[in-house]
Amino acid sequence: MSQVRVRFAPSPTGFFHIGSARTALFNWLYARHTGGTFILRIEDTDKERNREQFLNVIYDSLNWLGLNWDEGPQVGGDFGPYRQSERAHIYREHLEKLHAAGSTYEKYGAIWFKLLGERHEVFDEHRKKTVTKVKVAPTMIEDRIRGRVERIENEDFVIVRSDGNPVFHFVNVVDDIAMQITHVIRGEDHLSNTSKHVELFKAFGGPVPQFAHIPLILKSPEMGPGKMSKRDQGALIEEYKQRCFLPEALVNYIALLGWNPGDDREKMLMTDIIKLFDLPGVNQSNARFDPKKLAHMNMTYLLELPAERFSALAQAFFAQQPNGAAVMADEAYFHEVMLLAQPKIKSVDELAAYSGYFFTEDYPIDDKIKTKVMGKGDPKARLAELLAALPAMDFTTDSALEAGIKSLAESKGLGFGDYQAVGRLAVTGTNVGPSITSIFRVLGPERVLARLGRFLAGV
RNA sequence: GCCCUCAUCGUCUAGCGGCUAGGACGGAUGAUUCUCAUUCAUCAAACCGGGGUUCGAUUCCCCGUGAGGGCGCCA
Repeated sequence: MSQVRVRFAPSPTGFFHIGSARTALFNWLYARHTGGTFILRIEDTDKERNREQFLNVIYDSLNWLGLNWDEGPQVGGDFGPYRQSERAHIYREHLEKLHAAGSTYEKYGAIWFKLLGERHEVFDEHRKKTVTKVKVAPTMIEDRIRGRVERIENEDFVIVRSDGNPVFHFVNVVDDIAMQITHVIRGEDHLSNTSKHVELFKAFGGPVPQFAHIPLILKSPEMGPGKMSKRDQGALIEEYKQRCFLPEALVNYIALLGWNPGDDREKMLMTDIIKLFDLPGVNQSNARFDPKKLAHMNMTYLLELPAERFSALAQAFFAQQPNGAAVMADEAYFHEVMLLAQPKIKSVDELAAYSGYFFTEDYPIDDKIKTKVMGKGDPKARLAELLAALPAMDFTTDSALEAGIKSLAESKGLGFGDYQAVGRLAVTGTNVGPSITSIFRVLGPERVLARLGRFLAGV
């Protein structure tokens, strides 16, 4: 049993972001890799912005991604409570220690952490105010990913607000000490804060944990500059869950954003990722999010999914659609259609558009395709021939239908394709989809003939 | 403005002093297929610039430049 203890410490102030998901993932992976403990801690000290409903977003997202926590809300543990809003007494005790050591003072009603050294006033052009600088030695940060980082922390900072609530820097360090955290794995946006944290750790006389600052996830070039933010398309885990992406595909993709197994493998089993993952293997440079590559990853997982699971996923998807109940009314039929769609789509949310014509007689006809298909040869004659020959054909298997259509084509001195394109257009309104024989078979002779007849009458 | 980090195809990346700079996504072309998608094959596509160090730099150092982050009584 390893002594490694890592934590993921989100704030319930917004939706669960893809960057947060990766931070959680890397912490979880490191815990699983080392046989350590993965702790979930809720940093809800900002009463203004926290909302109870966001807690469930955090829990649901982590669960959906498969990132189970060993200690934390809902599961408990020896170092609880795991919500900072319930740990006020612990912060008070630690504040006392700092008081006793003379490391604090009060100003403007807030409590400040006092750095050691000579003081002098300086006007800060950027912040447009006079600040007190302290002459200090540089703070050294030993980072498992960045190496040695040196930063000068030369201004006192607030640790308890004037309203009595402690701030992030303080509670974060206190909890890391109290929960015996050994490795702090977090986003690079915290790197500059780390000098504050190190000074606090030292003031408490405790051991300083190992730090590992992982690179950020930036927007894709089409989305513009900067890091992914909550507002960006595709930034929220909720969204992928709703679109019925496969969580294992999403996890696989984000694991590869800033980390790689050291060889060319991309689609990987979680057990292998756990085996291979380690902090020194994490990249130092920011990565841009690529929705296309994620879609590809999702497709490769979808292709391998057992039909039963695919069908279940499709059901979950249609359950949220307005016409879902109607679509799934005939369970066996629904299942047949899903079998045809599975090998053709990149994500489950394409199903509505991809399989629409199976579930309504009021399907749209693509005008561009229509012009193209109807402009070649004598499509109306082909349609009439299909209409005449189809009733005598065997609809039970694809091969029987194929044989039927081929013999029709042969008898006219034509090819299968002469019937395929126009038949597909009439019955589906488009030129994309499963094989025409599968469509005919699943739709059944009544529907197919009715559709062909109606289409022929309209052209 | 000050501080910190980073820098290989459009994107994710391999490379840890000597390579025709490799793979994947995306793109292009072709083959297969009843359409589409898949699959397969082929192609285009990169070491940010300048100085060093070295017999030799994509690789090590420095300076630029660029990208990103921080500078709250937010986390």
